[in-house]
Amino acid sequence: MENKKYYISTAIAYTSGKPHIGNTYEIILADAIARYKRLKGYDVYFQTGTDEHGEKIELKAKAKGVSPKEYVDEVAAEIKRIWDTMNTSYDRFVRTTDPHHEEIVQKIFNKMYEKGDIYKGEYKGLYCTPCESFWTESQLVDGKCPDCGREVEEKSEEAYFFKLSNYQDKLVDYIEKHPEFIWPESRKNEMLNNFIKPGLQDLCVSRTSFDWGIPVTIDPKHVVYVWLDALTNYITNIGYDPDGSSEEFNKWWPADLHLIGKDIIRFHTIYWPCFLWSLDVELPKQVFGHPWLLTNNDKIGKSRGNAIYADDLAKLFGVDAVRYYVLHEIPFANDGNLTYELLIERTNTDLANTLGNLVNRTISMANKYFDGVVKNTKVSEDVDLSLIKMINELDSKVENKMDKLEIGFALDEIFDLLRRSNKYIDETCPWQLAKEEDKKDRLQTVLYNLLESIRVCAKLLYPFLPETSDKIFKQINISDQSLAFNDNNEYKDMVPEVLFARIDKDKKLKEIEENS
RNA sequence: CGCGGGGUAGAGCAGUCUGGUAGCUCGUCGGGCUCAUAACCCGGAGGUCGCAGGUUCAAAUCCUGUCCCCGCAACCA
Repeated sequence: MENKKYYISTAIAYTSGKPHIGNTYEIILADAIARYKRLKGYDVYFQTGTDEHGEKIELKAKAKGVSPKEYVDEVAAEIKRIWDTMNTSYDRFVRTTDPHHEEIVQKIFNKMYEKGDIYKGEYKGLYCTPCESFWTESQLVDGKCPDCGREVEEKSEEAYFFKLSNYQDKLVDYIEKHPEFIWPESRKNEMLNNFIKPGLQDLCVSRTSFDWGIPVTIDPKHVVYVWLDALTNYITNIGYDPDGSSEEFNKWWPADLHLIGKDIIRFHTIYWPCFLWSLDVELPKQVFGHPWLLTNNDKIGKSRGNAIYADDLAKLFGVDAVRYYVLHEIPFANDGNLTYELLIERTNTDLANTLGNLVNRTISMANKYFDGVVKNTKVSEDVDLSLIKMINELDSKVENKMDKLEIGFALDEIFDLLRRSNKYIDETCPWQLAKEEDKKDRLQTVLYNLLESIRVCAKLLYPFLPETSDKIFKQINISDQSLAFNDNNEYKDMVPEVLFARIDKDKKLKEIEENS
């Protein structure tokens, strides 16, 4: 029987510069979900990539004295390198400068034009001549250009527009009938009340004021503008073609989840559905606008001078510590906060103390008392029941949280069991059992229960901390991958190694201070 | 009166839909234990649940008003 499929995507990252930890959070989150679905037997397709066109890129490249293509090649490579550093298991890294994507976007444009959803009009805006940029009223700072502070003037240029108004009623109806489409739910109301119901303005989908974009074939002085180019990445790269799509497309589409930042929900839940309807293509099942990661409770940004990068953090603390932090601290709906202090505290208490130390002390005892060979001697006491019950319930508890995309709470479930396991050691006092020869079988059962708890936790930790999960399995030296308490395992030749070293906070902060 | 989110112990959060002894993680204080990474386990202190009214036998939870913080406000990725 064929497995159920699961298509998850992140937003494509804009190649205007190196992505900070807030941007990187998204790919880590998507990776955790993708790995989890694979663990659960789904056939997963996980897509990420880069958005590489636009005026801003053209200007940045010019300033650097390179061609736009050279510029985006470099940035895209860096983004990919960071995604790889963070150990993310994407299946395909797509780029909007890929010739195949460009060709299909051109076809899409023409199809929409023929259908009457795209028409030629005039783009009016406030223009800053030195910056060569259009701005909206609300973007202006004191009525002046937000980039250079100079006066702006009303200017217009010829442009093609997509007629969003054609789909307005359909969109309202769809969103109201599919409450799971925009997630979390609060965003749904925001979109309906703020944008859709007041009336949709048609969307500008071409520009003539710059060149770095996909040329419009029916009118070559135009290039395709932003969202029609960017959003379509979700279908062009899996074989969508207006003239007939591939098997691959039919297999994966509609996407199960578009994971995006809350700042671009509007584009994914208003423009994107209308584009797809225009092409007679089904809508993705769900769009999740995740919260942001803040540093010191402030928005992250280069201009603010507080940018923190994932690869730097990984060097300082290790990949899994960073993954754990961002996945755990951004529970679901609210923005999360990142500081070095908090990251160190979390790493020490959860990863080093609760998890690492539990694994370490358990294996040490097994080696000390039984030369590392532990089987289930089944000399049980009442206290074992609650532990084993928790082990057997963990799988479904984690699943409940994951189904709601509450990743931080899913991790909490696992750590609850790890904490319970530490408590179990105190309740059973293995070191006392070890002193009495006739308690050896009881002692072995206790250690067996602990090892099973560790095994199941390690397995379920895999989507979040893949490297750590592998290390634990190596240490406890077992192949059983089941997610429930198993009576018939035999543990032997286990080697305890420190999973996460405790971090000396003051020392580490000083080190960071000196290197910055 | 533009829209939305939030204000609960020193910090970070849950609980609010379906009113009924205010909970979790961290920190702090005290105790226990010694297998382990000064770790682990137990207990204590610490909160007028932003403020003011109202409904109710009972409100963090429902209603009204009010103050403060943060996003969004359309073609900027």
